[in-house]
Amino acid sequence: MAASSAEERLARWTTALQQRGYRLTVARRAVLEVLASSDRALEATQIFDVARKRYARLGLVTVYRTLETMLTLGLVQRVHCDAQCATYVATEPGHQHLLVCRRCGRVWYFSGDDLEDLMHTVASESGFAVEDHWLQLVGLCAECRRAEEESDEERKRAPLSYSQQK
Amino acid sequence: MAASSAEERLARWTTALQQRGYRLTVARRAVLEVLASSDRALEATQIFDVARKRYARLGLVTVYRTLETMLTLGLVQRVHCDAQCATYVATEPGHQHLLVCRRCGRVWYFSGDDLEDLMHTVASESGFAVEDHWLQLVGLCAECRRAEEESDEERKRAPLSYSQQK
DNA sequence: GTGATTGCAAAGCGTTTGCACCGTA
DNA sequence: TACGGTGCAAACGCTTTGCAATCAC
Repeated sequence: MAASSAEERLARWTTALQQRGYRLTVARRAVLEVLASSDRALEATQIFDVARKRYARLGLVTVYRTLETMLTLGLVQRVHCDAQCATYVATEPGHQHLLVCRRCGRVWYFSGDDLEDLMHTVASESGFAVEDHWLQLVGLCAECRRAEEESDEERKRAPLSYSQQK
Repeated sequence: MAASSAEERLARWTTALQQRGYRLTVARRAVLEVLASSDRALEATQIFDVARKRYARLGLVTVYRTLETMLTLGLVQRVHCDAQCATYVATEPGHQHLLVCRRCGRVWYFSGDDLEDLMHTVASESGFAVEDHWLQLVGLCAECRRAEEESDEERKRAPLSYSQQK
């Protein structure tokens, strides 16, 4: 449960960036410092407001671009915020979770009873009163698995088809 | 895992709406029918495009308003779509999940090892190849629990404070 | 009849893009 | 020096709001 310190994160991040050939600019560093030292999830504009105090010439666009880079490198993650998710499915009676196929987009429901134990463990260890939870699995449904395997086969048989695809 | 049929859903939904005093208009019904018969998550504009084929005078605004009503009644749910979630936190090394305090907004990390079993169960039952999962718990952190309890106490002592709040 | 609901148009907001300039490696 | 990175302004797309007309009850 113990998180890294802001310094640890910054050191890790600057190394990760430089190793991959990214430059360490003043603007980028200002954004990183804000993210590394925050104990809560921030929006781009919030990062912008704080980071600008360190580096007044910072542009909001750079915040967006830095965030994208950080996401790509797996150094930051998005936090689920229900209000921003803009696709909808019917609920099924009873508390259920979603299984989404990343290929065909279809959705299935499953019960998450097994989650109770986990939630109790987390609650007792952290002192949290867990009120709600969000669980969603993403993968390939049985049908799309077969379809992907078939297209893999095809590629092996006719490797040129790669270049034939747009 | 078995989902309701579109007809079942529609019947359930119209009852739920009418019981709460919502009117069953042509526009609303068109939106419900699209949602009830879809096996995948839809965006507002997608619902609009399909529903408009049934009822050409439908406006996109009505889709948004109907979705909001349905959410309020718990008849549809939002699906997590990473790209749309616009708050960010640092990742912690190792695969970890988030615990978010709904009051102070702070974020903690916890390991979700217990999830493995659940994912295997789901995978074997459904034929899914689970590739990724999304788990997030929301609640009150220890500190905010105490703070809320205290303010509850205050309210009991001085009930008038309710009206004093803006 | 009447109050909830609708649809249009316009405003609002967060995010992305084009492009010339700048600064890191 | 070269090229990755930046910041401005404008474009963009989704969502919300104001308001008069409409329709379900």
